[in-house]
Amino acid sequence: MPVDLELAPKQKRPPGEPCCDPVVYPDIERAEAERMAKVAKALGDPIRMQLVDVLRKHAGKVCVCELVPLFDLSQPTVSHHLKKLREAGIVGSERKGLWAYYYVTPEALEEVSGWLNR
Amino acid sequence: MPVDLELAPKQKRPPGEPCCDPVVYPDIERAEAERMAKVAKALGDPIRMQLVDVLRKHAGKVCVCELVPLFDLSQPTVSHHLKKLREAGIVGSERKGLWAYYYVTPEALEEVSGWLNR
DNA sequence: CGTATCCATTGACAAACATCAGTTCAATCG
DNA sequence: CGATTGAACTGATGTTTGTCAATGGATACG
Repeated sequence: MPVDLELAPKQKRPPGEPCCDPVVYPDIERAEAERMAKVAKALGDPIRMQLVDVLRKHAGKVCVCELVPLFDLSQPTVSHHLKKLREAGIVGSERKGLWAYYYVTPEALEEVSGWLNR
Repeated sequence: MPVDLELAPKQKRPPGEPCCDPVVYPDIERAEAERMAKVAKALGDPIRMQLVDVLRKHAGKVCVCELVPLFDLSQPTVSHHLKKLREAGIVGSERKGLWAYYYVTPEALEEVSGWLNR
């Protein structure tokens, strides 16, 4: 997992010879990066950031009809952002009659959090 | 900062009346979300995720010429990703003669980390 | 039944993005 | 100086994204 780069001071190499030996990235590292990048990408929009923030503050489930008026956006656009968060595994949803309730599922965020705290 | 949403059980509202009172988002919250979204967006690509990961593992500074062969990408593309990370304030760089060295500047990541640990 | 409400989906469009080939620029070496 | 090297920038191209207007599907109410 650690890529063990050579960090020797650089010196100009003879012509033709490559600068450094290619280092192979273990696939496990790659898969982890892809999972976390997917989560980070979903958080990479201020609206979605605030959506997650609100959902996190309310430990329970929040109705979409309460989320929409928080933003100066159309309802379909908010719905679109919630879908992105769902696809990234950051939130889950549940329908009850006419209403849909969203809530945070912490696992996805925890992997990123764990990496950052490393 | 807490948005203090009404979470009363939903009931169908009389026609014309809005579902819920609009809640005003404090600007402070908004600005924070924008800063963190910018950082998250920069991390939202597997290549950049791995770049940051490598730079973090090597507490010191890493030469671009060592980063490029880690990925199956052209040098300009890696340079482009590094620029994104620079613009997000996640990494800094320093030139020494022909070579450029990159390193993580922890502040940006720390804000996100702090939010996640909240 | 018909109608109103909540929410998701579709289609469209401009903006942003990831990538590469080609180029530029600065620094080094001979 | 002239040639070479590391790294950034430019232009082009195909893809993804954020947004809205319009629509659709389901549920509830009268």
